[in-house]
Amino acid sequence: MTNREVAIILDRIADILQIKNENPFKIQTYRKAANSIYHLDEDINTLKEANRIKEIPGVGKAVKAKIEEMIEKGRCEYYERLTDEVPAGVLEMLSLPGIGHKTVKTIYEQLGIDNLDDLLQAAEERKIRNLPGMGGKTEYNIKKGMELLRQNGGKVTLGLALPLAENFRDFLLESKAVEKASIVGSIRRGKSLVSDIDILVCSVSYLEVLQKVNSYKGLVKILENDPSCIKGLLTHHIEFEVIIVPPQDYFSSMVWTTGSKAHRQILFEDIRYSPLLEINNENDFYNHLGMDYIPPELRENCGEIELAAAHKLSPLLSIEDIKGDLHIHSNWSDGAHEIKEMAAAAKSLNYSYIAITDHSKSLAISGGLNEERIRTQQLVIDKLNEEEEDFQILRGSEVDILKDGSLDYDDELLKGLDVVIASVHSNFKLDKEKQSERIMQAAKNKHVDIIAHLTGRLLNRRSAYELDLDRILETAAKNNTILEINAHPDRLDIDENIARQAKEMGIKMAVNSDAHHKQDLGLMRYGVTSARRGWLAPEDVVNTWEKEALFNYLRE
DNA sequence: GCCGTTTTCGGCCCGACTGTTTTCAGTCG
Repeated sequence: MTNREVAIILDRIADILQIKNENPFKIQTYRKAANSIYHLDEDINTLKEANRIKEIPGVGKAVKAKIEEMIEKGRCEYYERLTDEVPAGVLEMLSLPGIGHKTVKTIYEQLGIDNLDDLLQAAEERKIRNLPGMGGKTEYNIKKGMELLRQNGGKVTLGLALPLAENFRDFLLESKAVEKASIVGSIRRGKSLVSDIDILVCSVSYLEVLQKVNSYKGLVKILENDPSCIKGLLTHHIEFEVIIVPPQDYFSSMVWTTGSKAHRQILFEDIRYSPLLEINNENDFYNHLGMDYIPPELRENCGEIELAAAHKLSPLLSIEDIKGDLHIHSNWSDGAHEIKEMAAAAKSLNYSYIAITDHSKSLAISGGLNEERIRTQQLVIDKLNEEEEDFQILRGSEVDILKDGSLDYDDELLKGLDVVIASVHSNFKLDKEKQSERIMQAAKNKHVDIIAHLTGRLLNRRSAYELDLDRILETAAKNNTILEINAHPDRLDIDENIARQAKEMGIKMAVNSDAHHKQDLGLMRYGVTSARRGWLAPEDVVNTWEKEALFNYLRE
């Protein structure tokens, strides 16, 4: 079992206990353990072999026994007993915004509803409003939530699919029969939500590839197969396709299987009149058509083909361009590590600066810092900086934008910070006008440098709030406010379309990890991918800049 | 269920908003 799979089961146990109205602290324990394991640096199987499970923070005797059982037997009896009481379909209802554990419990117990489809039907038939504590709004939340889920049609986030795809690809490459293998399809284009994993395999032996696929531990079942393609299902309910081609077709197939339908149709229409001879990479393919190479993230037929033909595609941001991370939490608020540890992790990525941006006082549950604490934190950072030579920690804050658009600290305090990130963490349901005004007011504050996760969307969980984006972007442009591309794969906020629009308006952006754990610094790559889909160049992104240039910009 | 101790139990988990209520339970960050 992988770390992720163990963490998911512990989290589901917590969900079921919550529905069963168990001791909140017990529930918290399971959540904490799940979170620890999710963020573990080491493989849980290796830890078990070394008898070190107990070292995981938040794991005691009882949880340790369950983890060991999962690793040894691939199952957990306690969890199975719980799922008998509360079926998986009931847990799925929790993904609907505004529908929590108590509501789900009542619906399950009183109406016997144990899946999303029946729930939607009950809402449409107005049966939910008769239940205690529920009304028309609850039914509206259910219908609205189902709309969001259906919209994405069972797609999963890139953050879930990409690591699985990489693992699967690397496994296939172990086979002698597999000469080359690449992730293709929408994952390679870097879409934030994807429907399946596509792997292109170069091989002359279909049977050996099939055998290899069959021995993959993440395989649930093979759905169909023929000599050119193996389709099946992996864990986490993700479908896959392994497309098998001979060596001479490999690179043209990469182009074919990576591009969106619209992109590839145009290219291959051209190829019909201009037969391919020998090509050794994708670059050759595009050159053969008289075009420059088109990066996978752009292959959507959004103007890239014309520009590539005119040799006018500009270079895109790449992960190597990133020189620092401007949105990082420490254990002063809800982060897992000390400032020093986050700095060390950032240095190992060759960053030359980071900003520590813990939450402000209103976000009490996240341990938001009051004025006294943040002032103390600044002194601590100053002290740490004295020991640094080619690295600098910026004194920052992720300050809450309050309901009325004012900020959670006064101007005097904000003035003393190196980086001020402003963001919304409450009152998501204000109307468009009020919500937009609120954010614009923050963007206009001369001490605010960056607006973080502007639209508040959580992929597959919560829609963006109602916003007048045009007016907000105008305000940002006018006030030199930087917009964040939050790299967390559940957010990717702002998205590629807004980023592209912002670039055209001359707005600068920052790609930030929003790390709460040192491992989260690695989420940067998702943000970079999203920025590339928004056609951003290195100069559009302030944390590719040299330290001095960035600091000057922030000071202005 | 975990943790830490003035060590085997008591503390851990805050606060605003929302919707359904008529004083409050549920949700969420």
